[in-house]
Formats: sequence, structure tokens, C-alpha cells
Amino acid sequence: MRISFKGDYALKTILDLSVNSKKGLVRIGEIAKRQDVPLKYLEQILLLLKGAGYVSSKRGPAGGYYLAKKPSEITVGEIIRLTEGYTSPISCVSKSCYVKCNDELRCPFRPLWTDIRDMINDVVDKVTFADMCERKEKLEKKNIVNYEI
Amino acid sequence: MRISFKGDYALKTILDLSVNSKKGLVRIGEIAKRQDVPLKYLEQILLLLKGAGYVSSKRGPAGGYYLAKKPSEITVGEIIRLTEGYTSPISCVSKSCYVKCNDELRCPFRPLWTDIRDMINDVVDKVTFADMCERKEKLEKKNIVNYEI
DNA sequence: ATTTACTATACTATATCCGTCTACTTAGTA
DNA sequence: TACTAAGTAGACGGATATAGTATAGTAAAT
Repeated sequence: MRISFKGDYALKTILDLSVNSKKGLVRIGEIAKRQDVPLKYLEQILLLLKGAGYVSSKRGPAGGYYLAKKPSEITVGEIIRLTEGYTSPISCVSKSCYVKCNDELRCPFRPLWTDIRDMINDVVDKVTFADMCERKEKLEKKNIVNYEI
Repeated sequence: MRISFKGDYALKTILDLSVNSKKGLVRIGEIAKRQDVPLKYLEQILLLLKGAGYVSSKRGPAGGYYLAKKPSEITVGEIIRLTEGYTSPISCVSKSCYVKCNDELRCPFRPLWTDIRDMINDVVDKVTFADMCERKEKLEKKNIVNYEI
């Protein structure tokens, strides 16, 4: 697995919407500013997320984006697979985006990659964006305390 | 972490040299054929490996490449870091190739990435190419048995 | 008419791969 | 010994594809 800007931005966007779309629609510009993401690149990423059914949108004044699913129904792993293709360290051991290689039975590296793949999936498929909201809150409280001291 | 062709080829090359350089020098062409790697790309990768001190070479007839270190002294992790830059899922948690990001203390994804980083390093930094040679032999024996049946 | 999402396109950097030429080393030959 | 030929690594430029990023304009809702 490798998280590129695309994936990083997508994850931050889903988290931003998880936190803010309770209040109503969220404009691209707001997300871009809060998450420090290039606006025009974010547009493309939001279209990808929309096409995959994670977000919905409304045009015109007072328009914007909102989550199409509950945060608890979206995992970090799904978003990585959507944006990066797969979570595995290499595509020949990927389940979601498998690419065949020559001599799999004799490849001595393969067991390494499958072990790493399983460990990664064990993390990213268990964490939902409801969990991420909690983590975010905790971190912010912790940080405010630090500032007060 | 993501293993690109470059890293995949480099790992296969070091393993090939670990197995074959006991007999003497190994020509690029042999490695390219055995490991199914584009010859010209392999040249570049061997230069990289040479620059980093993993292999040495000799020109002219009966020339070729050989390992500059013992297989037991080279880990899979080192080769990945050399060819891919880092083993982490994202550079902001990399130890070897760290790139700072905005608000690390408040980033709720960071704990995920550090967990994954540590798990990956726990695998790749423990496996040497002496281990890989063993794995390779075992897999080949196993496969011969399968063919006999 | 204004505000917003949406689409299409273009640019840049990197990864991958290929072709050609150069430098070095050895073996053979006169 | 001197020279030649052949085999090998090494260096350089470039072709191609993809990822990432940015630009310009279009469509829809109010």
C-alpha cells in the first residue's frame, strides 16, 4: 500500500464530511480550505467519491456536498481501494485489484507480501469513519489541554 | 509501502546473485533471462545497487556482477528503502525518508499509518537474503514433489 | 444573474523501457 | 611484444505511459 496525495485528500474529505455534513451541505471551498487541499484537484476527487456512492451533491446557491452513507458504514480501507487501487504492498497479492505474475508458486517473496497485506487489511478494514471522528475529537481535546498548559 | 517494478526487480536481482554468485560472476543477461526483467532497465537498477554498495562488477569477457556483501547481511527492507524510498504507507510517518505534513499532532490518520509502518518494518527488516535463499529452496522442493504427483 | 457543482483538457513529473555509443578487459594472433 | 577482436559493463538520450496537478470553461439550481 502507498497513500498518495489523492488517497490522503479523499480520506480527509470523507472525514471532513463525516464531521460537518450533520449541519447541512458543505461547499468544496470549505473542505479545500479546512483540509488544505488544492480546490480543483478536490473537485475531481469528489466526483470519484460521488461516482462510487460515498457522497451526494446539490448544485446552485446553498449547494454543496454531503455524505451518502453513515460514517459508521464507510471504512478507511474502502476509500484507499477506491483511490489507490489496492491496499496490498504489490498488486500480485491484491484481492481487489489482482494482477497475475509469472511463477507465483515458486516466488519466495510472495509469503512476505501476503503477510503484510493481511496485516494492513486487518487495520484499514476495521476502522470506520465513525471511529475516525472519535479519534479526531480526542486528539483535539488533548491538544487544547496542551495549549492551556 | 508499495513495491513497484523497480523494487521487485531489485529484490529478485539480489536474490539471484545470492544464489548464483557463489559460482562466480553473473552476467546481466543471465539475470534478466532468469528473472524475466527487461535487460536495459536491469542495467540501471544494478548501477543503483552498485552505488549503494550491495553489488560489485567486473568488465570485459568473463565479467559480470557479484554480491559485495553476504546474503545474511542484506535485508529485504534495505533494498526496498533504496529503490522505493521508504517502507511506510505514507512519507509523513517514514523514518528513512520523512516529509513533514501540516498538523501532525491533530492528524487522526497518523496512528493508523504508524501502526502499519511498524508492522511492515517488523517483517522486512528481519528477513535477510540468506533467509530468502532458504525459502526459495523449500519452495522449489515442494514444487518438484507436486509435479511428481 | 449569481452561485455552486461539473466537465474537459492541458501541463508536469516520474516510472518504465529501449537504442546507441563508449570504456574497459581478456583472449587470441602475428 | 604489439595489435586486433570480441565480450562485457557503463553512460547518455529519448520514447512512452501514468499519476498528479492545474486551467478554463459549461451546466444547473436558486
